[in-house]
Amino acid sequence: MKRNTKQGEVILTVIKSAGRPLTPLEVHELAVKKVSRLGIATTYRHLKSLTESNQVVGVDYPGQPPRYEWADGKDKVHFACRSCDKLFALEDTTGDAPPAEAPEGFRVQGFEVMLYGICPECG
Amino acid sequence: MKRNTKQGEVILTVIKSAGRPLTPLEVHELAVKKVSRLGIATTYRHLKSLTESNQVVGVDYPGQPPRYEWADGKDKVHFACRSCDKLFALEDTTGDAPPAEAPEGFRVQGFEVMLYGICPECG
DNA sequence: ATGTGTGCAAACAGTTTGCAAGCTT
DNA sequence: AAGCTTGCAAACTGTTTGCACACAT
Repeated sequence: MKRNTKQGEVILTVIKSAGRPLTPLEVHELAVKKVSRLGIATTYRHLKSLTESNQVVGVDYPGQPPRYEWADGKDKVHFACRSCDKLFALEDTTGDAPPAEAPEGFRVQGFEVMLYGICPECG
Repeated sequence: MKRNTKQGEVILTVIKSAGRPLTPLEVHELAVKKVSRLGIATTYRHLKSLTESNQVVGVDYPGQPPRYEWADGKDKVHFACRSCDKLFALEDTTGDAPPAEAPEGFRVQGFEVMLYGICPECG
């Protein structure tokens, strides 16, 4: 995706301004408001290419559809509500160990840490 | 899944003794060795029910199939290798903040923290 | 003018469901 | 005997791909 198209611009803008991770369907629904006739396949194609170029990152929450959010370079802390299933992107916190990282009002019941990198066999 | 069947027993044993998160296909392939004629649907049915009863937890890694692992009650730290795409379940560490949690030999390039709980609106 | 990006529809992969038969209780 | 569980195949959902046309370069 190296050319400037209306579709690409709108899709990126939607993700950038969402402030939380969106599912492919949500991205598409929001983007269609600006470009009617936008095909779902185009949305998927852009999500893939934006992910590959690291402008967008995928966030997965078991048992739920994948979500995508703007990659601002910072590592992320997310909060998944077990009641409403919404996903929140939390502000970069103090760097405390996980259970302490949620702001007031969020009741943490458990956490999962995923580290990315190179394993001993591959390194 | 309240009855004791050969299939259920084998599937749980496979997950318990894997020591790392397995995809549904991996679970099925390993279980078939003990119960030939085991249907893939049965594997999915047990994964779902084991997850619902919290004996097993799902671990997702964007762009990869879902994985399931034995839930021993502890919160988990996982390491995803960007070269071979394998997933490792790391020992429960010191409780340090994420970048410091990997044992020697693992080169951490980034991390993702997922907190589970109840959000302010639902709480 | 060239060739990438798009929309559409068809193809796909992974997961779920309906059903008759088998097994556990 | 009652009814949960299984295997099979068909149905579904979410994602990808082939193709002809449109548009950015």
